[in-house]
Amino acid sequence: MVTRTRFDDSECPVARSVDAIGDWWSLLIVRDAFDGSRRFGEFQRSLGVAKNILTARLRTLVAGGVLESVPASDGSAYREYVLTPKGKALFPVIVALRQWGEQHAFTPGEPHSELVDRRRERPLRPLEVLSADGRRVDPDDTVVHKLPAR
Amino acid sequence: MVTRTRFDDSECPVARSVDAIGDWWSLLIVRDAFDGSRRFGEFQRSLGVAKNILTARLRTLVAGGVLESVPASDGSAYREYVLTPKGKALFPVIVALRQWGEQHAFTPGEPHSELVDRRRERPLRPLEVLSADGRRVDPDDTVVHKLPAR
DNA sequence: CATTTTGGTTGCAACATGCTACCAACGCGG
DNA sequence: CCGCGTTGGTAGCATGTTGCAACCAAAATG
Repeated sequence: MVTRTRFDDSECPVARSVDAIGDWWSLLIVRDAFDGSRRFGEFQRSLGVAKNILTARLRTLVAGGVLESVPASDGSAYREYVLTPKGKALFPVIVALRQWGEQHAFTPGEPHSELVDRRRERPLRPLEVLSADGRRVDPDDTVVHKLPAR
Repeated sequence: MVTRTRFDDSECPVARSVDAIGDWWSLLIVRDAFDGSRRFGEFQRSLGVAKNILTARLRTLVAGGVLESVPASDGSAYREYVLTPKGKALFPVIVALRQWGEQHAFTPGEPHSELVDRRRERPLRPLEVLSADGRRVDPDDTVVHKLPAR
């Protein structure tokens, strides 16, 4: 069969993450969830995604434990989609993508939305990759250890 | 026409990043590049991706300035694909996905590959999202500022 | 040279995406 | 409790994209 390749059995955590999130739409749904969207219609208007796609993505995100479907907070009979702890743990991923985009996907001076901390209203500090003992490391300072199956 | 939706004009840097990278294969190609892969065949064997897909992805990554095609380092007439500075800047994205995958996409004790710093052979410190003044922030402490077009 | 390796291209079938139309349940004013 | 707009979907179709396998030319190798 010619199904899209899955990585859910890969030993590489990057590949598994990629597989768990599903596709780019899913990531943008998660982004919107961080930004406060909860209702089907909110995601749909914000993303401009087709409703059948959104339905499918919300379902897989819920199935994957990234989102959770809960009763609407306004007391209506509708449901809302909120991030689980597992979903909230994607925060550094979103921040990393955001910072990369700001640096490399906009022409200088081109306006873009900005993520700021609520207290001071100032942009976040760029993410730093640190070794266990706190030194900054860049790609060349690292190596992947492939664990043998136990 | 029914083309896949593009985000290259979005004002959100997350969406632009998503668009610039292209798809999950591209991200895994970048991961392999961080891990030392340079040649077409290396990527192909490592990923198990179809060659026509790999060809297309390498082309768009080069066109997007993430990879660069350079003469082979062993003096042969073939070419190699190496990360540009823009590509290397994706390091925190890969690390964030890797750490999320380690935490949330493996059952406890299940073996997985590991990214360690070369000097001490120890895993990296988990990424922390920090405010400008150095406080740790979590999603609820942040808000997205949508800039008006200037 | 002859053969293998490398780095692709081409064609096809199946699957995923996007669009539009449709629809049922909910909510709200009267 | 009735009519009507809103919300949250489903269904069907056209087209785009993915994956596979076959093929191929240039470069390496012996």
